[in-house]
Amino acid sequence: MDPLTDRQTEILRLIREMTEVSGFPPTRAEIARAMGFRSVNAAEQHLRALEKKGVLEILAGASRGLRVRDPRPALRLGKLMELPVVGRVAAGSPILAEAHVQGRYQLDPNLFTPRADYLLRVRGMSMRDAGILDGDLLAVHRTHEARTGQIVVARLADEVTVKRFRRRGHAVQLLPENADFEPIEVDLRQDSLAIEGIGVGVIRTGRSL
Amino acid sequence: MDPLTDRQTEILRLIREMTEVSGFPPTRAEIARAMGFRSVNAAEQHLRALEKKGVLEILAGASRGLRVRDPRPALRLGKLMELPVVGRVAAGSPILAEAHVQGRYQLDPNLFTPRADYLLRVRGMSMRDAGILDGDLLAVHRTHEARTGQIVVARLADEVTVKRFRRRGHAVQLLPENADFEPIEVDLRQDSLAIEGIGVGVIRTGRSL
DNA sequence: CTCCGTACTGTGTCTACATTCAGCAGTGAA
DNA sequence: TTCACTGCTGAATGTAGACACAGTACGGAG
Repeated sequence: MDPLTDRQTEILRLIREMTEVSGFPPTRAEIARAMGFRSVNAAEQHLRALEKKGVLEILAGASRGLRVRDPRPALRLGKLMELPVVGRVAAGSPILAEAHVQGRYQLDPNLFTPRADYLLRVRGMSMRDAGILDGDLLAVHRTHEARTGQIVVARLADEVTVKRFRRRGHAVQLLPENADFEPIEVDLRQDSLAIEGIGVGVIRTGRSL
Repeated sequence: MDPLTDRQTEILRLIREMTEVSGFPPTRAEIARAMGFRSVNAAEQHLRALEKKGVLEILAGASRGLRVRDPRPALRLGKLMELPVVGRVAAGSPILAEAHVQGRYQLDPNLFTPRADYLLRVRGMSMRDAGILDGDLLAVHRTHEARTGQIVVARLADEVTVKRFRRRGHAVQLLPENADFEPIEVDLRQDSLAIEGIGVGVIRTGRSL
């Protein structure tokens, strides 16, 4: 990686400091003001240079969309897993798209079997009687295979849903665990159904308790 | 300080999570999207409420100008907690007696608020409708104080039980969340009741799913 | 019954910000 | 001498985002 110039180092340090103090990264104008530039474009140019040298990430279109690439040692300390928390999944996009990741938690790998790959924040009460409430985190093991009786994360017509899986030949039922909701019937010969994973655990944090 | 509502707590946690992940606080629109609001103003109103309650700082005019007060010190520098899993508690002995410890799990400290001190393996279905099933692990924060509505770990006549707590003067009710079970009435003037802690979360591992 | 707080939808305005274009100057390499 | 790169000024443009106003609905306190 190209070494940074003195000026660039200064800018990078400034971004770090301002982020530390205010809680969020500075704007171009704020950088320019702090550095004494009379043109915001001076800041812009420096940011581009820092990005090209790989030490800064710029998120296009987002205000204050700066992220200092920290050569932080890999977070897979020891035998711990760091699981992403996936929130509302937009239609048509893959579940693990960065945009859906709301946070990350380190968990003990021994907690779930089989291994959990991510945590999905469950919306709605359709699985209430299975002890899965609105806002709960469902630990999901990524797989495309599911067996009858398992709790699955399924994608149906661009909607991601959590239900209990039952299969009989070509007929698949996605069963809610709440009498207020209707089972979903799927014919594999005509409807497209994608299994995104199976539920291997539940985590509920205080709020909904 | 006024206590936060469930929704407000959720928003606050979301802000923390999104800040953690992206490196900067979310915009009103991003909060609304993540929460499923169709109006950005819903987010705005929540932010105002959080500010009024003193847990959030809003910098007027600045995009993403949000700062969560009490930035939890919990940095992820390998500062993991190792929580003991407590099984059946024998009559008359302290909960955390070594004999009851069935195992230990490492967990992310950010997972529960307030801090979880141990995991209690729940027996029976008396809290079924609160989404706590037989075999679940209840994350417990050690305290002797409980407020109405909280889920408590209580010791009554040498029996440890998990119930929802309700207090009216000297009368305490320990309410099951399952119509098949009867509430327990306690008169603090004659009966001894020891609160061992409050439930701050639930973890369910595959088996009972 | 009214008032207040919570929890939203929906629309609109103004400006804070990102981003581009056009230049100028110095320095070191081919 | 031309080219590429650093390091700026200055102005312009489009939009991301803060924030105000107007409603609806519900539940609790006085």
